[in-house]
Amino acid sequence: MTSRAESAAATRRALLDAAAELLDLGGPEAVTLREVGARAGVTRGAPYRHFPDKESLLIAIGSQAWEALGRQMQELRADPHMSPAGKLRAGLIAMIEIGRSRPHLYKLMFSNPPGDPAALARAAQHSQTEFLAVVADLVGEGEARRYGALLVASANGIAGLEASGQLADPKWGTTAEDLAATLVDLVARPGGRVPDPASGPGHGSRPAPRP
Amino acid sequence: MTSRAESAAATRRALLDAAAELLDLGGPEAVTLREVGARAGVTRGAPYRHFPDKESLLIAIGSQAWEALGRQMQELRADPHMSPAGKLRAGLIAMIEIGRSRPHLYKLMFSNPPGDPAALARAAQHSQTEFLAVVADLVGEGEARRYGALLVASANGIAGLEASGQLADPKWGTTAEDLAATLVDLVARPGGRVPDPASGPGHGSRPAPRP
DNA sequence: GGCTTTCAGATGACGTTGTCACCTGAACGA
DNA sequence: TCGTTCAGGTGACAACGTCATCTGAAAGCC
Repeated sequence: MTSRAESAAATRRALLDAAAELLDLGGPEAVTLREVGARAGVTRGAPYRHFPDKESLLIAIGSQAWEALGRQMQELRADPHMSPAGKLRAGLIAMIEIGRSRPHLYKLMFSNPPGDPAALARAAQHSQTEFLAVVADLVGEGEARRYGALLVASANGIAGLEASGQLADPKWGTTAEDLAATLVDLVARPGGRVPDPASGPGHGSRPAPRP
Repeated sequence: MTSRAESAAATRRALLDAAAELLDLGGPEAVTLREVGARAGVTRGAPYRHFPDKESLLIAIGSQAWEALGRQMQELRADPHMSPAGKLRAGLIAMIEIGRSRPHLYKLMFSNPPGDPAALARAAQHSQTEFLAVVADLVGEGEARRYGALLVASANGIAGLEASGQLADPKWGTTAEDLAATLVDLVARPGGRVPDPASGPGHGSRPAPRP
């Protein structure tokens, strides 16, 4: 019934689930391989049969999260019942929601582990490409190149402030959802074109020219 | 010559310096109280005479950084030779620069330690108030309430992407400085207020089209 | 002066952690 | 059937945070 490979895959998944749970509970420090093993029903040494070290286990969790977000963005983009602006708002809020509900996971997604600093950036590729496409559907290909990074960065920043609890400060007098909506309005503002050097009244700022 | 209090204060500073250095080198994991003590010329138990635990030491480092940024923002705001938009750009870039040059410190500044989750948010108060004032000088008091949080969040996001090395991905085709400039343009765009013709220092990487 | 108090620092010890070397036994291919 | 593979168990080690305890010199007081 349960082949060796199946049982090993089940253990691997149990390890990932247990580790993710511990991460949500108390951050990376709370993820001890002993406790992960215990929760997965194995002993402390067993995780080393599936992950070379603790860092790799955490990377795997972060990568999973990026992939899930990528699928979410993909489905969002394909939704025929939503306006482009609504999709962008929803995309921003999808990121913000992770920061709100799973702050430790969120920070993990934007960390760069010493062993393989680019691992999570690689895992983020699909999600960010989909997001960029959502932006392009709203503001066009050219503008998307200009605003894509800014929107990702801003969503990251809003979610980060949310994750660190700072947005709750009444000094700001706003919510993450408001910020996302304001951001979308700014980018998609009617007639909203960043002042061109030729047409604008002031100094235009252009993104670095692509090589 | 050196009283007891003076020597204790010197040790405390040496501990903070050593810890900050280790933080920059390898993140919070690399900050071991033993190594901190060794670099400060004392033994492993000595740090406990100045900080109740490791977490408090890290909080102290983060708070220091926030206070330094606060002073920087204050001086910036008082600078008579810079335009409001230039000041805002410079303020954004000041945050971004921390994320670029000291990524581990930057992440620490936006963390919320389990023991005292609001400690760093408190330390950030002055800096963020000054930043908000810079925003208000540019877009007015009413708009500042609307855009202040968004700007802080976006700066945080840009710096965070920079700190995690993701902005280096050629997919974005932009730089942190460009994003900051685009952001200022968006907020100060006609409809809000007209961006100033004089560009302040701090964004030399832009193509800078000038009529 | 002499005495007591205070406190930065040193030291030994303990439990926990990540990690390794080694062992065990069952599923697998031949 | 037999040897191989490999998930998992076990013992051990160094490093870590932290505490209890000790020491010695500066500081305060008479």
